[in-house]
Amino acid sequence: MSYSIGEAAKMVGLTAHTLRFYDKEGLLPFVKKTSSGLRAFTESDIEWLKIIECLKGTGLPLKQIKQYIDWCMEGDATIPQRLNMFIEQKKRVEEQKAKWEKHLEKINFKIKYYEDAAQHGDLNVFERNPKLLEEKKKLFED
Amino acid sequence: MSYSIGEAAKMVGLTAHTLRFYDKEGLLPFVKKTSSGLRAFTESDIEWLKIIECLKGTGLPLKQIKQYIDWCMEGDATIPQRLNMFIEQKKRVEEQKAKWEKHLEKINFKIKYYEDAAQHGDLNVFERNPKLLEEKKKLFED
DNA sequence: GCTTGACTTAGAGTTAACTCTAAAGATTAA
DNA sequence: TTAATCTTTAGAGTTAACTCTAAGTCAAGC
Repeated sequence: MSYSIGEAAKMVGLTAHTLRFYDKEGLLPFVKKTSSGLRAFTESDIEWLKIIECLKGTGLPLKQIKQYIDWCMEGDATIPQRLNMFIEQKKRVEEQKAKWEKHLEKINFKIKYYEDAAQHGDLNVFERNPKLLEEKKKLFED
Repeated sequence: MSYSIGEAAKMVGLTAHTLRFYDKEGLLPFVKKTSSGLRAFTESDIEWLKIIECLKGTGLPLKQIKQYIDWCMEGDATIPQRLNMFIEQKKRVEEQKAKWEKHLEKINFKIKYYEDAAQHGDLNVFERNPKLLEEKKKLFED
């Protein structure tokens, strides 16, 4: 059993247009076509799409995703490259997570700041609460 | 004391080109110019840039960042909108973090998978370790 | 058999966010 | 004062990742 491009698209939360675009970019060399030329997505193809989504969702550009797919198609000789790619990606994700953590602290500060401001209808927050000013300096000093 | 566009750019890790682009897009209405027409960035302007970086770094499009800046320029009446914006942004960041967490699990799985494959020089990982296949199914079932 | 809707391709268009260029003016160091 | 190195503008060009269009083909239900 297999899925049409529209069904596959729905299953992974993309559009058929996007899947065709990926195919054109060489990201879906594994997808076969029926005798009449329609793409037929297998369960295994859907898993490929999920891996692509995972890599795209963690910020890997399509070009590098294609590189990975190409390695997969080349066979066992490229296992070290593929392992290395995932190790690098893990590193990037963790760096990104750390960055977001820092950004989140700033956002939380701003929420505190504007909550006070909203309550009083003005921005004299630091005059009311000088400790917040210290906190701000720490958060934005780098 | 104030900074030239190049100095400011260096301080926040952007290029002078990018800062001019931001200015053109209306993101830097607070930056004043010298009598001879050069932009002069104050300490306070640098802080603005850091907030912009925080919002951009957590995925907010420049258009919406401009909306926030515009609200700031409008005065106290827009405090509720600004508070709301940061609350929404916090929500987005936390959703994104959760997504990345899931992606990271898949990446960690792939690392395990390819480590085994690299050790043996082939991809018969699931024949050697059927438990990994179960783990894979759980990770990619959604 | 016919209609309706999904599929095919090539290729054009869009959007966001830069990124660069050219020509001219400003600033700094020797 | 002069050379080198900024900075200014308007506007063009780039890149990634879609997004859409047109004209035609295919498939499923009646």
